[in-house]
Amino acid sequence: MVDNESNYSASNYRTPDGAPTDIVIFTIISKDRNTRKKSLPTRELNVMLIQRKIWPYESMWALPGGFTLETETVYACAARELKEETGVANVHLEYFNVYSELGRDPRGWIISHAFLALVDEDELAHRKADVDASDVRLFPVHEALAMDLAFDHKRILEDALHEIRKKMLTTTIAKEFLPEEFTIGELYQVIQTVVPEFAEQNFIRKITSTRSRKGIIEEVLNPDGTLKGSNRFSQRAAQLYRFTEVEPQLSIYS
Amino acid sequence: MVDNESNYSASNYRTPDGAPTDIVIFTIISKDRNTRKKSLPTRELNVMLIQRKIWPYESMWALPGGFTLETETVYACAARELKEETGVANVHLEYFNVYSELGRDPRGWIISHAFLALVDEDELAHRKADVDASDVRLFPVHEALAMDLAFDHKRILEDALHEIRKKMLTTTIAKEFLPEEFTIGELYQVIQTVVPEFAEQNFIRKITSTRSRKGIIEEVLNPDGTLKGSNRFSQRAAQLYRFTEVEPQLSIYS
DNA sequence: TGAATAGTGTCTATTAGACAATATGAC
DNA sequence: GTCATATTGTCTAATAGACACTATTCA
Repeated sequence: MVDNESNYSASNYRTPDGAPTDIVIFTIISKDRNTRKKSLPTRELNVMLIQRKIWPYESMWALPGGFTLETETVYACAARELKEETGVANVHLEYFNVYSELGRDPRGWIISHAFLALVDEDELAHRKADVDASDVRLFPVHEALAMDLAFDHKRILEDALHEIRKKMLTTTIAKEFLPEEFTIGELYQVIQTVVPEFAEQNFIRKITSTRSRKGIIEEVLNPDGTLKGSNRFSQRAAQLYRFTEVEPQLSIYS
Repeated sequence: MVDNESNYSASNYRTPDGAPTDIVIFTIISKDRNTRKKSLPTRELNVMLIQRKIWPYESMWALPGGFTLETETVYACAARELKEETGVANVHLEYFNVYSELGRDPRGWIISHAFLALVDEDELAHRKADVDASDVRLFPVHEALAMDLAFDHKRILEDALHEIRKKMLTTTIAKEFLPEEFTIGELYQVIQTVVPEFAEQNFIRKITSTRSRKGIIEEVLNPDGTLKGSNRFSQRAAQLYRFTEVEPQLSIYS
């Protein structure tokens, strides 16, 4: 450590024993419903947990993460741990809070940085080969919340859930859980999966034809210029949409 | 440091040299306009800076802050430094980001936690007695942004400004810059001071009588039940309002 | 009387909100 | 013909957006 001034006060004090990251990885798992006709799948919000092998909290389930190295930023650490522990790369990864309560980690004075990762379930499909599946698992969020997690990870998970719910309604992060091209029905389902109380009778009209929201998503066209549809979830083909670059600005005053 | 397991990996690595906090303290300064009749003041968003006395960045202006102690959370550290360095207590104080870029601090591997403090100018009035005014000063935000600040504090200030602008429009933080009871004109001015591009022709009607926003503020009544007005800024008395507990929920989808 | 802010009237276009109705196409 | 989703019609009430207008008070 550089310390070429006698009055540099921090050098007289204890320094932290580590600045790890904890990563709350959310994904939405779809299951076919086995109806007689084509239908939308059921969707469920899941969170990835890892079973600890060592002290402290040995054998308990915890959020993935690890200690930041002196050669990287906390964001780089989160990205590295995400790749190492779950095999996932190039996904939405976002810092959301710090946890520094005294005694939160029996290993010492450890200030943890919590990240939110949003992963499409297809990304996790190839993952399975990379990583031993026995100690890394997806849990439905309501199950994870009922578990006894290591450290203060239950609190972190609760905070992450609150954050993702807010962002689902105020930003376009829904796109992280959807393919490039999707139907209005899929988008609606994704929103409802994260925010169960969301309901909007005339959803399709609001999202496609009110002036203030127009531009968030746009219709996908075929090469020949006609509207592109999909009949993956229905007999009648549904219009496909994609998100644009537009990020809507919200205000309580206008 | 507790380390009773040989395979506790962090113990093999270097640990951070400190986890300080940096506090971006915003206030709005009002100045009377000296018009012939009563009038609204001009308002300007200011930020509090402190002139460094020691290495590194000696004599440069910087954000107030300091190192977190092992006996406190980062939030407690920010609150303590705020009190110690500026004499301000019991104000809105909110965590907003972490800064961990390599080489951001010549003293070593130092991960900083940035807070946003919102202070009413009246709070700062009594402060002046407590603290030596020569090395703690308020700067108009546009001036501060043009200065050469210590560390990465310019970047932190820019991020803080972005954050406060977003929150001004999406939450009720305007109340931090207003007295308990205020007029619509004052509220409108506060919003415009932080977000200059804000303009809303029928502001009074929207904020007081549209269903979705009704409840954010409420009229103040006199003890006898009549509407309470104020003629501090105008000949014609203006209705006084106060913020309620209601926090509006925004959504891009409805 | 006019400066300076406070607040209302009025008109049109757009949006919200609630339901009903129709469209599509494979099984 | 039926199922399951997709999409449009229709009606009323509420809100947006733009401007003009009136109200208040006191120096």
